[in-house]
Amino acid sequence: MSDFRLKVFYTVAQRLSFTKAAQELYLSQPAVTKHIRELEQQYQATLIDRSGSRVSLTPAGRSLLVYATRIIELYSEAAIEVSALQHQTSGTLTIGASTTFAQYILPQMLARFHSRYPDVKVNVYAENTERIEQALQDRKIGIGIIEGKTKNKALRYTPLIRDEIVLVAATRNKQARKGSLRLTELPAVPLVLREPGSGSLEVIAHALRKAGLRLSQLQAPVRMNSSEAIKSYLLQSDAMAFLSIHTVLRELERDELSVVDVKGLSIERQFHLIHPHGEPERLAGTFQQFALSYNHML
Amino acid sequence: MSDFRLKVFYTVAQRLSFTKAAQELYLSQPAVTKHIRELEQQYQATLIDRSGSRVSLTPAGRSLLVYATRIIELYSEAAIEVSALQHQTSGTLTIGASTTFAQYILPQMLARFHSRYPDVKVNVYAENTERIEQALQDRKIGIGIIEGKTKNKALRYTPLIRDEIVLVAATRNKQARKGSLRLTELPAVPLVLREPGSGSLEVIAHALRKAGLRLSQLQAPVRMNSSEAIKSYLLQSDAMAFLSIHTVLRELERDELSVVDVKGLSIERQFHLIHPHGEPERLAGTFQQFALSYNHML
DNA sequence: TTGCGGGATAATAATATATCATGTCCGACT
DNA sequence: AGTCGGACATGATATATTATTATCCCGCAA
Repeated sequence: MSDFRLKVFYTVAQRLSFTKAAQELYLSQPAVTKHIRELEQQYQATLIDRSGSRVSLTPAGRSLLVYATRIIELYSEAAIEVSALQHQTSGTLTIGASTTFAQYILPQMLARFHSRYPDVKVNVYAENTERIEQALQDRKIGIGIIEGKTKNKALRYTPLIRDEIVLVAATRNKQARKGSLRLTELPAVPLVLREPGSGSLEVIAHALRKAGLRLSQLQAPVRMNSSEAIKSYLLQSDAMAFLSIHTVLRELERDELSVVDVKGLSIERQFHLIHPHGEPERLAGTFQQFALSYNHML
Repeated sequence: MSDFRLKVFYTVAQRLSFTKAAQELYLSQPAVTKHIRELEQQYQATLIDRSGSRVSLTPAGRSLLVYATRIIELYSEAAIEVSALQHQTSGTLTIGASTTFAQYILPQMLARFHSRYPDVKVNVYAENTERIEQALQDRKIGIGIIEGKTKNKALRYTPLIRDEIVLVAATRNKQARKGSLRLTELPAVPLVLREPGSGSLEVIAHALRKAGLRLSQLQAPVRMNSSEAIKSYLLQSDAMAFLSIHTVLRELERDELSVVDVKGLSIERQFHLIHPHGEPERLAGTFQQFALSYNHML
């Protein structure tokens, strides 16, 4: 038997990449390699073929994946079931969330949450990180979800999901057609950036600095303070923008916007659940359990 | 998630005893306590009520048990399925087994094995430990199952199942009716023992010695070299005998024989799978996988 | 009230699992 | 072909988890 190992295997099987799986699981790549190797030893079978440049499942791997999937589902169901027995399942919960999360991810999450706990009323309080932390300490909200991670000692941070910030452009943009861009070409591109002081902008600046570029070297003719506004602008121009992948999922699907890969640049951050130390409020605990197992539901 | 922990929980739930579960899992009792405590922490729920002198499942525990059972089944099925893909599933396997095992446990095991691998023919070679080890080294047999554990360095020993040797008597025996016996009363009881030199007798002698009794202090008017013979004798007399619990399961069910508990005396040994070092023969590997997961099937 | 079976607790030892730094291999691109 | 970059493997080492041993404590039965 082996539980976390199965989850690792499952993730690798989904992403067909050891490195991607490692990121998703907040692990190093060698750790993933090791888990897979030990699973293979346990089952005396090669589960994943990594002889070529792409990894793929062997027959034994495909067979195990069926079981792994079901087992992981059951773990998740068990957690919800037991939690439902324990926690209060009616009342009102106020969730504080950062704008991006509140607009693009939380809605679907709440839809599922509601079907599971129909008697819980939820208020959403969309604000910036600082205000959410304050509200949490004042007990104005039961739980918070923020981008990045500050180190407020009165609060506990639990990684929830990974957010990736990508460079996007209107699909008809010729450079977008190419699909990728060198880092050195970036200063030539007109960009729409968020307003100074925004958390997103800081993450972007930090990642650029690590790659050897200053924000001041970039062309930023326009600054806007809302993702929706930026997207509209892009559709009307040849500019590009750095946006959370979650904010552009719909436009990517409709093929209105496209992701432009920048070689050597990767901008990531995580959404964290935050809650005060000690026992969580009951409804907050229920929601936390739910949110953490939400990943498993895909 | 948590895999081994679920197995621990499952075992405790079955036996309704931390200590018994620990023995079955080859763990110490504190380890079991710890696992349960951490599961409870994880699910934020009390799973097992151990306030009184008996332990029992809480509602949350009962709910989790349903999932745990299914998950454990799936692990077991996955192992068999993957193993079936890998290993050869036709041919002939010769299994060497000690008499008790070959007579009382192996048959049901082989029945299941056959339904899973219909194309494998199995020969059973019932002998004593020494001969089985020799045959294994000579490659006359593919895998062996013995009582106890010698320290032959050319072979690897894997614990398979626990065997308990209990004192039994005919149910109509008045002392059997009482259900238990003090250690000091034992010398007054007429016993039927196995012949000198038998492995079972040595285990019994060793356990008695640890409890402060010599074999020579006991009344052993009759010695016999077969469990079946001893059982027949018991039914005709007031004598008692030390026999493996596995050899008397049927008689206990029919209420012909009864177990007499001897306070302060517990005689245990384990059946071990033995195989040569290095890669096992393919069919031997298949059988080994199967045998080890056989426990989980109950 | 005393002893005993059985679970809890604490200190410590053994194992398992992580990371970091680095190596190797495959395929893409000049 | 030669070189580069992306991606998995490997080995040394640090950390975390899980085990054991020894001991305590509690409820129950004699």
